[in-house]
Formats: sequence, structure tokens, C-alpha cells
Amino acid sequence: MCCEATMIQALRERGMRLTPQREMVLHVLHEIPNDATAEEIHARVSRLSPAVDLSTVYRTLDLFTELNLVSSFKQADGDQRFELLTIHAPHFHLLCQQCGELSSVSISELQPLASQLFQTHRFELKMEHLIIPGICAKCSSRTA
Amino acid sequence: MCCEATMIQALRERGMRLTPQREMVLHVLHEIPNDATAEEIHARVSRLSPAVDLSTVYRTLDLFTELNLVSSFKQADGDQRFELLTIHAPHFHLLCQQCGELSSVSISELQPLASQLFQTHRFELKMEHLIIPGICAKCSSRTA
DNA sequence: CTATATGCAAATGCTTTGCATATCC
DNA sequence: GGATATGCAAAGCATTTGCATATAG
Repeated sequence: MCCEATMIQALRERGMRLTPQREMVLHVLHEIPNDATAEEIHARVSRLSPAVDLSTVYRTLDLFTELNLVSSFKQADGDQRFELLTIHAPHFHLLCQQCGELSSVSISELQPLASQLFQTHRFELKMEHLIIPGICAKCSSRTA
Repeated sequence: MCCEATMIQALRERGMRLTPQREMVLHVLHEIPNDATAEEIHARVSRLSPAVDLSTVYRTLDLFTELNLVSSFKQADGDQRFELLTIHAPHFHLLCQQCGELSSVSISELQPLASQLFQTHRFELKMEHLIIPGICAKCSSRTA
């Protein structure tokens, strides 16, 4: 799989090592539909190898985030969540500040804003890291 | 101030009490430009009355949130933040992922995206809470 | 008076860190 | 062989909770 090759290269470039733990975390991230907490990822890794520590999972996820393999963000409930950047079509997220629901939106909807910000501010919007806060349909109808 | 009257009435309706602590938290919220953490709010209250406990601040902010005086939300970094509902920031932020520079942009530039997201997803973008990640002009010219 | 609110201290839940040991290159 | 990673246990940090006391109405 291309992710693994990417990871191996990125690790080599930095003099870092390919360990079974890192392979397992990467593998497990492919099985997860959307995003997951470190606990969830750890639980899945544990099925493959029970000795792997939660702290290792955290360290690995942080590493992957730096390597740009994973995006990491916090939901409204405060849980930090992680997902593979490559697995899905390019998208950004809407985060409901009330219920914490996270939904994905194709980056095509962002294109106009991206051009706008580049034209007026020379700012290159990183669309896949964008999390837009607001109130989702369910919550706003509940309140209204 | 009108907020205070609103608070008093809301408290009365529920058989709750008007305490100095609640008054101070409400007062302090007016001094804060945008939004603040519980710690920041507590620090300001402490200047008025050092004995007030952080837990009381949390309880008060939760209460105000229920009373709809305050909006409470978590930023993407996970910090929970609070702000008076009556105060609105006229801008959102661009955050450079390389140098960390934070710049402000008028919400008028966001309007098209906001309408777009509302039309297609019924999602109410909270513009003043938005922080857009990317690469600023300085950094991208430096890299190029 | 008496129910509600507070301060204090301890508990919680997620995440990070220090360190000795194990492991990859 | 020597630096990098890991597991373990303990520390951090923001937030919440239990409880006796203080206080608003």
C-alpha cells in the first residue's frame, strides 16, 4: 500500500525507525471508517498485539500527524480524534459546537474561499486541516 | 446593564440566587474582547475577590450557558472557551502553520462560504470562532 | 428558616513524560 | 554498537464532584 511506502520513506529521511507498532497503527487506521480516538485505535492495535501501550499509540499518532499521514483534531466533547489523510477523497470538516458531530465536506465547496484568501492575502489555505465550527442542522432545529 | 437584568430575571424564574460571584463573572465577561478560558475568567474575578474558587467559575459559566447568556465551545485546539452571547467579533483568523502568525480577516470574505454551507448542509458557520490553517505569504515566498 | 451556592479538597479522564530496557539499522 | 522506541508507572492539566459550611430570599 502506498501509505506504508510513504511512511517508510518519511521515517528514513528523519533517521527514524520502522517498528511493528508503527506498522500496526498505520494498518489499523485503514480499517476505521472516519475518525477515531486514541483509545479506539489502541483497542484495535491491542487485538493484533496486546502489549502495545497507549502512550506508544499517542506518540505514533503525533508522529504521523507531523509526517502528514494523519490529521488530528479535537471534537466539541474534547476528545482528540485522528484519521488518515489519504484514505478518503479530499475533504474538510464541519464541527458542531453543540453536539460535537463531525461531518465531512468535499473540498470543492471550499475552492472559492481558497482563491479569495490567496488573492487578497497570499494565504494558502490548507483545506484538509480545516475544521469549521458552527451549529449543525439537528442542533439548530432542536433549539429553534 | 441589560445583561444583569436578564440574568436576575432568569435566576428568579428558576428559584436561583443572585450571588456576588455570579455578578462578578458576568461583569468580567464584559471586559473580555472575544472569548476566554475559565482560567482567564477566574483570574479576572480573583482581582475583584481573591477567594472565589475556580469550580465556582466553572459552575457559573455552565449556568450562564444554560441561561443563554454565554456561549461555550471548544476550539480546535481543545480549549474550552466562553463568551457573552451579546458580543460578536467582526473577524475570523488565519493561522500560519509554519510561523504561527495569526491574522484577522473581515467576515465579509466568509459570507459566500457561510451561505453555501447553510444551503447545502443547514450548517450555521460560527464565523467568529473560525481559525483557518495554512501558509502565510511570508512563509510561502520564503519556501519558494 | 431552609434550600441553594460556595469553597475546599479530592477524584476524574485524557494525555504527556521520565526512565530503564528492548530494538532497529 | 549506538541511537531510537517502547512499556510502565507516574505526573499533568482542565474540569467535575462530594460534602460541610455559609448565605440569599
